[in-house]
Amino acid sequence: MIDRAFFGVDVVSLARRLVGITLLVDGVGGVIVETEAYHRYDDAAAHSARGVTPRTRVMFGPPGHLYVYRSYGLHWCMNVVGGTLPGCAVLLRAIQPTHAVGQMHERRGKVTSRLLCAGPGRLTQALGVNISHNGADLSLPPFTWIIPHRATAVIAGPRIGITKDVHHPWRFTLAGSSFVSRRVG
DNA sequence: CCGCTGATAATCT
DNA sequence: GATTATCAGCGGA
Repeated sequence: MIDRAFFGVDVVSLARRLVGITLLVDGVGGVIVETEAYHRYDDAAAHSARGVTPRTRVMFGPPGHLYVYRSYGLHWCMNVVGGTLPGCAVLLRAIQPTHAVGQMHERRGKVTSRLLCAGPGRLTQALGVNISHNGADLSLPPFTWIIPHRATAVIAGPRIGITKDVHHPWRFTLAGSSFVSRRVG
């Protein structure tokens, strides 16, 4: 079981540290290869930027819980609530599939291996995450974390798909990975 | 490889 | 009524 304190560090540091860690949901998942930090303070792109609403309630709760929201009316996106201030979270954008890959392909339909979990909406579909997981404690089942012993090479760059505060270099990718939604640069 | 477009609903103005 | 932390499918180069 992961230490609860793992999530209680500065949210940008947390986003960087999550890259390289393996996350499983009911035994299905893989290595996190792409994340983005949303900071709440001085970050207009964060859902929490205008305070607590029914949707963003979980973002203002304790670190180490899951924030799930619907994107563009079609997709689910999953975030790790964390950081040292309320309203911060890390969007999980891509993983390298390693565990129960066959089950992920069943859920995703006819797609190539590279696109199985490359993108926030694809990732949640492959892992079977939806609104029923909103607010869940990430240190308990069905979530499993496998933290590598070796350090991970991580590249930082600007976030994707937003229109406000686009300059912050708060997107992190695993160096050299072909399983990201888009390469930095 | 690249760019365009429609789908679809909660949230915000 | 407009915007949105997106994706798949299509056509063209």
